[in-house]
Amino acid sequence: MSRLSTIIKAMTSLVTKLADRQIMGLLFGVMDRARENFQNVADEFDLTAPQARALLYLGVASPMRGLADHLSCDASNITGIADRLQARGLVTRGEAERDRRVKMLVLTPEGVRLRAQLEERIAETSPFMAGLSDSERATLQELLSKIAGRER
Amino acid sequence: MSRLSTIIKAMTSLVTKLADRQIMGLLFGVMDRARENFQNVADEFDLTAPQARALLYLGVASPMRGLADHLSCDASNITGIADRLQARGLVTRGEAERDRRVKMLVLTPEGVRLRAQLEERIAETSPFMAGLSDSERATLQELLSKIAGRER
DNA sequence: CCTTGATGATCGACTACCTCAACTATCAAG
DNA sequence: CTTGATAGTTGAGGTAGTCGATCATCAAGG
Repeated sequence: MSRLSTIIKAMTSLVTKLADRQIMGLLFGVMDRARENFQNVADEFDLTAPQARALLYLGVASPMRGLADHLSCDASNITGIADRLQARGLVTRGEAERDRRVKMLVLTPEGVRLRAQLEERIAETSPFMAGLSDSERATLQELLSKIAGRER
Repeated sequence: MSRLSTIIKAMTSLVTKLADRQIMGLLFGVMDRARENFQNVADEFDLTAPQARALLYLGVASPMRGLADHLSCDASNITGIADRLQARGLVTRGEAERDRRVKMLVLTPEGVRLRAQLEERIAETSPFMAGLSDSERATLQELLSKIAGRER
């Protein structure tokens, strides 16, 4: 490889890294706002962030194990979270069809209602939604699909 | 307003809401991955998520109050976080120039080094960076600026 | 049938995070 | 020099999270 192309390659890599840093900075700012927003909305409903995430996930009933995977935490942690949601009458521990070990977390009617309100408020207040034009939203959707759609 | 335009307006609003839901779904998927990724990187360095966020914020020294604002939590919470970072030798409590009440959190050389590694790893592993073309990154940056740049 | 190994959920102990109320020290202004 | 606001700490109390142990159940072989 020629010395020139080596130099060019190094410079390109440098520029790319600088641009990445800048994007990461923006990204973290946006993510911080999103986090804060989520926290605020959860507070409105007297929910903690993990409780709110659980509620959103339970749009379809799920074994406790599934929730643990979704929240990527230890299974034992779910016991307490489910306890507190159950104590507020938002969720019940049902039995599964084939396997008597698993307990299905199922939203109560009250839970369904609260979940809908939660979803509504989040969409309303999200910093991602406000102030983007229709075409910008379309572009955003496309980019997000690309980012989200990768195999893990 | 004519009945027709009323109907059209209602339909438009409906379609917009459906699209928003879809975007929110994608967005939450991406955010969950970003959260998980952040957690994993923090784990690599034996840091908790709040500790890692604090470290990143302390690129420039800050009074404890500033960190509390950034993490949007109660000031009393910072005492413990700072204690643990200090116990690991990543940070010191310095005195401020004009105001003897405030304590400046300042990264130690070790803290600076760890912070740099942290930043590096996050940029490397971010799901936002991998698999986007240069032009897509530019577009992303533009959209993020628009989202982030709004007055609060 | 009956062991054997894996899996779902719970419990107990322990740490970190977080809030609130109370307190100290300091500042700033009248 | 009082008065009020602000920075940080402390203690109480609750949630989140991990780890190790335990119990019940499942699933597969012998």
